[in-house]
Amino acid sequence: MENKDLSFFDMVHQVARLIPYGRVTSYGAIARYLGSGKSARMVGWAMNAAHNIPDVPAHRVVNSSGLLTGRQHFVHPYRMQELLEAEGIVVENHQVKDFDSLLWEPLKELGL
DNA sequence: TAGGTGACCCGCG
DNA sequence: GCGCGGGCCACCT
Repeated sequence: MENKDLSFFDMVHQVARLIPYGRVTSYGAIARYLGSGKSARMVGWAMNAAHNIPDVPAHRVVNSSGLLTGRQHFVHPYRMQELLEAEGIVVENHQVKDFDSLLWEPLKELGL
């Protein structure tokens, strides 16, 4: 991903599209992959813009604790959980179960 | 043009 | 061990 021409949130969208089916990632993981580990906030902000892009699975992006923090930004707050459960992901109390096992880190999967 | 915002993360008390 | 506060940087008004 050396698309430096693209804006930050455009790169976030591309990384989000690479998330495999039935897996999830965290804002911090994406932020670190982009080189701005401490700028995880912008990743979430970029996800807000992802609403306009159906290819971006924003429901597969959660915080470091596996909590569905961004569910309130979906069309319906419970839509995020439904989408995750539809992929076989177990969600309890707005939190992803076995988050450690389902976590997909771009840095590890795509390579350092 | 300049300031504020934001779906977070980490460190310190 | 838990809770609060600061930092971070692109985009919007």
